[in-house]
Amino acid sequence: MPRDTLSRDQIVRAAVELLDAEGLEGLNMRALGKRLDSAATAVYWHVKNKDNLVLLAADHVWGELTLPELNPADWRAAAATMATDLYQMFTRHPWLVQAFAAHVLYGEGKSRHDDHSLAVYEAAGFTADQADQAAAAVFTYALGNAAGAAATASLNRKLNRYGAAAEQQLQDAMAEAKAIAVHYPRLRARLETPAAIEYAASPDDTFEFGLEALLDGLERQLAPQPL
Amino acid sequence: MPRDTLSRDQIVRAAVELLDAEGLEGLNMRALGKRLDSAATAVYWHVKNKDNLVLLAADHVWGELTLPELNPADWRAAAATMATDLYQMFTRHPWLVQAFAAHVLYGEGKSRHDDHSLAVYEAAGFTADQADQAAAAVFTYALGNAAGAAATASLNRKLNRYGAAAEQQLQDAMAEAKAIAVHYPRLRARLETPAAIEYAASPDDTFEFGLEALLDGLERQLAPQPL
DNA sequence: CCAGTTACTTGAACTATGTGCAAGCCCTTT
DNA sequence: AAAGGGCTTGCACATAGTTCAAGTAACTGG
Repeated sequence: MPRDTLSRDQIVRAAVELLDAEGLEGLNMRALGKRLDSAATAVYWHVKNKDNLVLLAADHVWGELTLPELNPADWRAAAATMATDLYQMFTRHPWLVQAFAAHVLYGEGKSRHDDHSLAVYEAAGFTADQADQAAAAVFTYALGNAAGAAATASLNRKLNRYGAAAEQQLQDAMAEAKAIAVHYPRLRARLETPAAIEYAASPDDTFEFGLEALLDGLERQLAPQPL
Repeated sequence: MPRDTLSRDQIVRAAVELLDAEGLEGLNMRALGKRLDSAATAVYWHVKNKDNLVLLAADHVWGELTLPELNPADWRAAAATMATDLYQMFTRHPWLVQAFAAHVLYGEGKSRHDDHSLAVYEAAGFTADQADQAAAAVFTYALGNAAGAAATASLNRKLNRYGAAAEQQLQDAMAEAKAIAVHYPRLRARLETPAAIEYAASPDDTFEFGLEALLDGLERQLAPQPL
């Protein structure tokens, strides 16, 4: 009977469990060690460090996705499925998102921006609901892209920092860097209402609404070209 | 001559400077203290804690935005401007994004997903470039929405955690919670190419492309309704 | 079956960082 | 001048990431 030894996979799974259960903050090496019935530092033989562990956990979770078949005749279906799957994956593992989102962005400036954004869409003729959703979609998109750029910038910063250092380090930095953060509202108001607890209930339709819009827009870009 | 004392605003500015210069990780109370020529702990008289400081810094940065005038005849212009401003604000202050994005999501699973996503769009007839952008847009959108949902979930978790506790705490939690993270690629490949350093160069056109698509889609939703 | 080697674990300890606290300084008010 | 409050400071503690030397268990060749 072989000695009861840790495995990298076992560690990653435990990390994901801890992350799912406790969130990003709940993951610390000592707690992880406890969950694995081992010393906290035992993990370091299998994993470089905590950041790397989180990265491994994230990658592990990405494995949950099943990719739809290619179907040129109905690319929207595939695109929508993939988008939805992604969405659900993140919903299942909030920390995957939270790994980049440990803090909050709900200040006065944000509210002001949201209010104005809403006003813009309402003035355009959107219904209150539509305006709400449109605002959320555009905000999300902007934030998402900004996050992409920031992630790239962060990557470049790392590259520059390691400057003329060995290519090895550059490889590591490349494989390691990049990330993004996005927050968006739709619910900004009624902070004082206890009903706020219900907010999580139905963001799904917003997701679909914006997704369709995006797909509509993309389809329009596609149209001019022959099949 | 009044004693040379700290002010909350001064602290927030210093924090933003530190964040802009060093990123989220570069901000720690002792460094902040040094920059302010004071003891690290002096800050605590003006600010509750570090998380709160980051929140204040974020809110401060939101103040940079100027909101466009309402113009129902050309709501797209306003929407586009706001989105672009947002985008640029985040670009100026990567940490604002990084505040939620400290880690990386660039593993095998992610690459696999990206590859497939690209394939879907290319099979649909998009050019390689268009497919790249379409994939990035949809991914960003999905991620952004997921982040929104996760943030809401996080908020609710806090609310539940504080359970039957005083409304005071609930207020605090409400005002404190919510966040999101998004990462998306477009550049996934060529990690080994040193040219990767150039990647940050032109994500702007991707931003505009997706933005227009989104706006197209939204406009289409708008059309059916009378002015 | 023994000796050495390798794989893996452990506990102590170092470091960095957020933060509480008691003491004190400086300015204002009376 | 005495008193008090606003603000700062240094000390100190707790937590968490990580290193390291030492130990233990399995495996390997002889």
